[in-house]
Amino acid sequence: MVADRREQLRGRLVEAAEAAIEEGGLAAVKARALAETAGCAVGAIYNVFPDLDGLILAANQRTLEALDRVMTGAAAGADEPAAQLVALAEAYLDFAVRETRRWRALFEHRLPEAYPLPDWYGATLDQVFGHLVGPLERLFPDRPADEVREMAHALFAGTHGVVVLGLDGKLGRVGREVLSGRVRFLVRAALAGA
Amino acid sequence: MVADRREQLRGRLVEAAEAAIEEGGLAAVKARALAETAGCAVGAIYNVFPDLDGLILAANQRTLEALDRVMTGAAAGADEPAAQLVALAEAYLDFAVRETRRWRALFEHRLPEAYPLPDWYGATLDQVFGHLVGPLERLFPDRPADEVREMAHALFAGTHGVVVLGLDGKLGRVGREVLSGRVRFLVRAALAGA
DNA sequence: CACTTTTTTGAACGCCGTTCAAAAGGAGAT
DNA sequence: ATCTCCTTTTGAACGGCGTTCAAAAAAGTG
Repeated sequence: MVADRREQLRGRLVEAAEAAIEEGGLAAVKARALAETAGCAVGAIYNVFPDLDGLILAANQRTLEALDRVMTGAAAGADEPAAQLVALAEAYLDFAVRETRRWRALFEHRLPEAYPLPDWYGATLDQVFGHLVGPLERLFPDRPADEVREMAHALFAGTHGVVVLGLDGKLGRVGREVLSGRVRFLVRAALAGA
Repeated sequence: MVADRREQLRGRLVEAAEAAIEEGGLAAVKARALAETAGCAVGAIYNVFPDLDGLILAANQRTLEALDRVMTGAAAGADEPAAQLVALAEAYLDFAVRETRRWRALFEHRLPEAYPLPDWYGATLDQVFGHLVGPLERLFPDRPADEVREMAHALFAGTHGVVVLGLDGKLGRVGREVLSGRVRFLVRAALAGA
């Protein structure tokens, strides 16, 4: 098959990009280095991706899928909805701590103004985020669906904020336990107060 | 005075950087363009700043000071501690919406691994963040100081998360009022549940 | 085999941050 | 005014980046 070789090259390039990110962050994703790792010419990258942004997007997609698996596991680990939500938030923190550079690349990567986010990317993000909706619906069965969705957004984003500022260390460098505490507080308190 | 000319050049360069950021984001901060705007040679930048990162840091510092002024005003606008905290969170959102590119530059700018955050930078950040501590102490007068500080961190970071994900639009593009709603929910609920 | 089409290649281009030898600009002495 | 010494400013040059595209290699076809 002709498209097979193309697909194989795509795969090797995405792997190379992932490796580069794990090694030195987004800044380490460089055309010439990737080509060498993947065993092709620099120009070949542009045969199978529109540009490096497209390649990074593909690598980020794999990160999102990994995150999704982790979140799926976390939700299954608890029974009570509230405990599930706490577990999900902690799973998110865990993932960010364990895979810091890959996780960072998700948000560090700003694509050009006009670059359209691919559908499959947004879809995976929705899937990750969607893990919160089920437990929230069970916790607040008589609230309208859109209100529950807004709560899910707020909880997810809030957790994300704690993790972002915590790992960036921009407002004080702290350990994993402290972040865990903040995340638990935020989720528990928000649920109790809602 | 000899140092005067240096200081003037520094000022013009920071202004040029701010203008560039407002115009096209961090990516638009380019040595040659800045030199032209500030009326100096490219090399002159490196006489008054260690590198472009240092210059960006100076520009970000000014953004932080602007943010601090906004937060100071917000805290003064309400009486009740809880209302103050909500106002602070909304002021943060407001600032990010109004000055999106300057605000983005604060977090988008990742300095090299070994680059030390200047003291004055961290100090200003602490100051911004510190606005939350007062109201929280009045709300929870019998909790230990470090617990209050942790709550402040969690609230600030949570708000930040809602704003970041909201303005990035990575998980669904939404309007300002929706974000406002999320922020209010998060702060109010967290306070009520704490 | 020759001929056409497709795929792959890597030198070349333009732009980037950064450097540093050389030019320009004072300050003081003659 | 001229020469000297030191400081400041300059911008061409360097290495590295993403990206392109004419040419070479490979694959397909009769």
